[in-house]
Amino acid sequence: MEKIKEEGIIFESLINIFTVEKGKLKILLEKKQQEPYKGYWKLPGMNIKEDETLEQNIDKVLNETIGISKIYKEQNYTFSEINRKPNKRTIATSYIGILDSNLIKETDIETKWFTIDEIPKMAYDHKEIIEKAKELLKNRLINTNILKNLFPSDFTLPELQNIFESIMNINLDRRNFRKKIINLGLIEETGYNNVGGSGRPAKLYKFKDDIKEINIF
Amino acid sequence: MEKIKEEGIIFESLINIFTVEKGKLKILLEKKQQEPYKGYWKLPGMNIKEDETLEQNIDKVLNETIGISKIYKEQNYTFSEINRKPNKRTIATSYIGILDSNLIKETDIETKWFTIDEIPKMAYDHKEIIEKAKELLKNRLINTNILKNLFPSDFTLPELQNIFESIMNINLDRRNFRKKIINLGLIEETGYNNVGGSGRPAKLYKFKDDIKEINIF
DNA sequence: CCAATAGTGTCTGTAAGACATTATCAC
DNA sequence: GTGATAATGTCTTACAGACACTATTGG
Repeated sequence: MEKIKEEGIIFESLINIFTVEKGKLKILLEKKQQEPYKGYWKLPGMNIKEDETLEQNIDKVLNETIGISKIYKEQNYTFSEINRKPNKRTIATSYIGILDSNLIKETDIETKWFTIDEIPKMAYDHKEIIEKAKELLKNRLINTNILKNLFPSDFTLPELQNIFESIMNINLDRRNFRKKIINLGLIEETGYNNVGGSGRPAKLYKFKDDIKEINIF
Repeated sequence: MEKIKEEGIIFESLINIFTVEKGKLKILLEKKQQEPYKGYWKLPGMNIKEDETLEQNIDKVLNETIGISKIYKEQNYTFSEINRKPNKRTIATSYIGILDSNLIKETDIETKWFTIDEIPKMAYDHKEIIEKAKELLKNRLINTNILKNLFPSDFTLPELQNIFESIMNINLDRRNFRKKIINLGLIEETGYNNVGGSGRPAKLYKFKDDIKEINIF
């Protein structure tokens, strides 16, 4: 006999892993190998065991998925819709994580980076969960610490501005944006220029090491 | 034989109910009638059943505790420390709620308003959960909608300023605060004055009905 | 009159926002 | 040279923040 919803409430964690590549905000998704939703994409995650906290569980997920768990992460929201998964009543707590995409390691899990505007068909309610994660990201952008995690390597000011605009969903004047960012004293020139694009090469910047918590918007 | 942690993971909701009375921020707590922590105070809450969402469960808690559930509420944070409750592994999702204290009705539950600076001995990790709720309140204060929920009745500007200062944990210049609040156009004079205190009577204000979402700090 | 509290205006500095031209590269 | 993109400075306006005195009430 098929067992339907007989296990009580199950509890799972999910993580939205963000990065910036080539001036684009991206999220790491995992391909679903099993029914239901086989072939769809999902957020990395796992059921919680009785002897672990959410944070410990998220670290396990990160290690299995990208081979590293010491990244910036933050709890986002707990989803409890009754039918968010078929058959099993499952409550999910989602996290966001932010890292330099160069840091991730190959694992057994099939994953892929998607730009935030090109999210594929998602399993369950994971699309909605990503939307909520984007909101948190937007709110956290007023805190510059998070920016540093998004841009660990060299970047150009136009790239930085693009990320701002895509996360905040606004358009900014180039001159005013530069003025503001530079006045804040958060970044410094590396002395090198960007190469390869057409047009005048952009200067490369990096975040200073000793950034304090500063509200920038 | 005593059963220890044999029920798997239990899931509960908790709510931080806030109000403002006489210019003081207060939270509603419930007296614990049973061991453990008998006689201590706790946040209103309840275990989640398999056929209800967190939001539905919170509404149940509100109805049982204060006889009203249609209030401003918002999910805050999910606590998953393994030993946060003795014997039962329990994960808790906390909410904040805000209302005019005049709206609450008498129920069977023994509750009491505590000013936020005079929190009594709390059961479990509820003290920590209140701290987290204060942080959310602080963050949400930049959105004026929440202010309206805190001040449904007439209030004076010094009272409003007191609440600001106690939630934000800062001190503000009286003149600058008035200027800012009045310039925002969120409130209007009722035409009446406060009575009863010593000194010059303060004008009474109320929030306008059509407040939009505006960031004020 | 005294104590207590509420109410008010000005000035200064800083930051936001609007705006157009010049610079450097690949081809 | 052309096309593409990056870099830059000025002016105006709005808001933040510092600051001291007057007004109204109860006793």
